[in-house]
Amino acid sequence: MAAATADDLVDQLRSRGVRITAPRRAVVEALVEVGSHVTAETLHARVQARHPDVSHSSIYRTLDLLTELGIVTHVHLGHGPAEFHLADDEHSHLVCNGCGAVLEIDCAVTDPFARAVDDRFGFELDLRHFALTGWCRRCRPGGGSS
Amino acid sequence: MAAATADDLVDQLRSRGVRITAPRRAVVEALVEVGSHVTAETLHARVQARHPDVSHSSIYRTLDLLTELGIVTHVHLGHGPAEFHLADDEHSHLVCNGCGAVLEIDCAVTDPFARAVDDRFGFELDLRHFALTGWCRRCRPGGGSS
DNA sequence: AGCCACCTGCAACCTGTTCCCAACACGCGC
DNA sequence: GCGCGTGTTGGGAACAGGTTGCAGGTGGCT
Repeated sequence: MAAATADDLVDQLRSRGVRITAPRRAVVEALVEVGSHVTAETLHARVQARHPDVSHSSIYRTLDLLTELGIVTHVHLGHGPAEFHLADDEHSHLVCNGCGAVLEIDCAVTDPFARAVDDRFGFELDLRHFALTGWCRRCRPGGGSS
Repeated sequence: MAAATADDLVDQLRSRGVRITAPRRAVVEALVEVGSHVTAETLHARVQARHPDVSHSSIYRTLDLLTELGIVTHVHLGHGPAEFHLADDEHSHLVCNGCGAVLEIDCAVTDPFARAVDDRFGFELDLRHFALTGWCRRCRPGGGSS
């Protein structure tokens, strides 16, 4: 599944027996619009632009619901608030401690490491839920080409 | 440097021009005693056991100071509060999303991955500041021996 | 159209951390 | 040993992100 429209997702929700309300529809639409990760607060702002009455608890409750249904996941990019995104876009994140830049990296890079950890510790890594932090090319202490 | 005593560390602080106060000494002693990671709150409790007047702001301020001086670092083990520990004990952490178990892993396992990320993205990973989350042998969905 | 369970907005609450400020005490110089 | 100045402290309030309880509203089945 890729790049579902808001209507697709709403239909999917309805067919799973979820009651469709204005806040829920608005959250889904906003998530589809932004396309990448957003904080709950940003999402709230976007939703309120069109539906000023939607409260912040509804945002969180809807995000919770969508998370339970596997439609949404969230990732923690370092110290800030969680960032939510549609679950069809799975990758890990590198976050620079210096400038806050976020790089997305795909499984080809992380898989060998995940396998090594599994072999050694029987531990199944989930590298998507928390970002990996460090220093980007420009901010790293020694090497930078700055 | 390994397993410094509280007195060693206090001397080191003094020689660096840091004023030694009861709360600071108490925090250093508590950190040395626990030997591994502790949350600020736990540390506060331990310190208060002997020095009931030490406030939580002093705990945070002292931890900040020690962090600036490179004597202490903290790690985020998933969603909970930060865990502080003496900086001479460097390793990464695996935290199970299921049972919360924490495994410590050393650089031999993470280094090849860090190098791969560096080669591909010029990004210098710091895998010690945030734990890696996932599922331990017992909690992982499919495989478990349970 | 009517009903009822589910959902909503609001506001209070919670946890972890930082900030503010008047009072205090470390450690230097005597 | 003693005073002094400045850096530190305690206490509580503020803050940020997130969660929860409740009274009233609304989707969607009939």
